[in-house]
Amino acid sequence: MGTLAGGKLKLVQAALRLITETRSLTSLGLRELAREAGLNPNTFYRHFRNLDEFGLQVLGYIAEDMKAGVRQLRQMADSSEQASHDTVTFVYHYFLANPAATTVAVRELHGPSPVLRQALEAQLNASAREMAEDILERGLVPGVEATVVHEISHMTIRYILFRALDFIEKPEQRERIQGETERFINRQFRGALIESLDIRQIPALKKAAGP
Amino acid sequence: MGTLAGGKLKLVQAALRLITETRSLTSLGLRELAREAGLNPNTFYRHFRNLDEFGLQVLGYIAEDMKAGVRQLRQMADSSEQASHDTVTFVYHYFLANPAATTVAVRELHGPSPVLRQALEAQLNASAREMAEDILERGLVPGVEATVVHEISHMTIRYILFRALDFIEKPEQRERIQGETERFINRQFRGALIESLDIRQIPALKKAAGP
DNA sequence: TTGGGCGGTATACATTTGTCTACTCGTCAT
DNA sequence: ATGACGAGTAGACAAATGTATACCGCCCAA
Repeated sequence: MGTLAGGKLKLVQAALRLITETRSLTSLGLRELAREAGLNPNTFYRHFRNLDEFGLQVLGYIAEDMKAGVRQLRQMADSSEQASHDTVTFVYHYFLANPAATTVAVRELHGPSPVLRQALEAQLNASAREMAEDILERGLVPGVEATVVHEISHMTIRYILFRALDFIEKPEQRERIQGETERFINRQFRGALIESLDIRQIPALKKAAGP
Repeated sequence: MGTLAGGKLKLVQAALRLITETRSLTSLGLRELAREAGLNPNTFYRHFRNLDEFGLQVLGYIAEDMKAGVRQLRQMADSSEQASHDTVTFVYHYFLANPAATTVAVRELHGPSPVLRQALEAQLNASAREMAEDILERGLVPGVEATVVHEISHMTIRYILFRALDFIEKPEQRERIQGETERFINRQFRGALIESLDIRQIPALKKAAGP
């Protein structure tokens, strides 16, 4: 993948390994990294100017990886008609298969480094847009406006990522988390559907609709 | 406010100050802390055994603070009938007034320390339960089962916290974030309302309901 | 054959960190 | 008046960190 090879690759992999256990990307030390990679500390400087640049490159590495996952999802979705159940299943399986990348993303999305935060934000927005366009193209929610679909996709992507850590770390809760996520998505779209209708057509919903 | 006074208070305040700027609670150093507090590094040991214990105490301090906020919200809600709009407005204003506590909560909820994560999780669950019971007692969503109300409250609390950092740091987006949050909540409950009904009663929704 | 990058190593250094022991000083109970 | 004690300080120490300089071997181009 990309131009990652030799010592550079070893360092990135070491970072992912460390992060999955207990650490956060921004808190990694140069020597700690080299130690885990089985390299001399100074080798780090052959590949990265400093730790900030290293963090950004790791993030790029992860982004590339995730994009591949999303592309794969898209192919699946085109091959057969997918309900939210299958999509959620796929995404969580992806998280499970890439725990390091997932953990980094979750940690740094709200982490202390503005640079990394912004980079991740952009990546998530891209994924959300892709998801929304997919939904729109396939006409999965006919009654809902495009802007609303985008908004819900935006929320959904974040919600899923939000729960990814628990999903990875607590195997006994996986079924429950997945179920909740599906209900989350369904409720969002169904709720949006109601918004777009004239409430008076549906007597049973009147009192819950508010002004 | 608890038994916080003197040097102990100074250290906690120093931590909050540092965290709001760039750092994360788990990454704070003992000496850095004492420096910011204007104290000798060793004074730290007069109040805390080590940095882990310090983190927990800070978290407790914050939890106490947040509970006060929730209590205040409850009083408001009892005094006049509140829609989701007012509630969301209040919560975000609380975040704005307590940026340090909010930042800590968001950062450590997915941070590297399992102990802090678990403590925060418990705190959030308590708030979610409180919110759900409030909604149920006041009969705000008559058609929805209690367990579903709890589930949605759980999600809502997390969603709001999830967006709190952006709300604090990006003033120009505050209006948008608040609007999205309100729509989020409304869609969840309206979507849940549909779930609980027999779909066939509502022809317009048939195709979106799935099997 | 030579010479220069490139990736990797060794040594060294100043700085910072967590922690230990020992000292000081005010307050309060006896 | 004495002594214990809580809160703060001072100094020291080993360990770890980021970085700089210099050295080595390999491969490829000239």
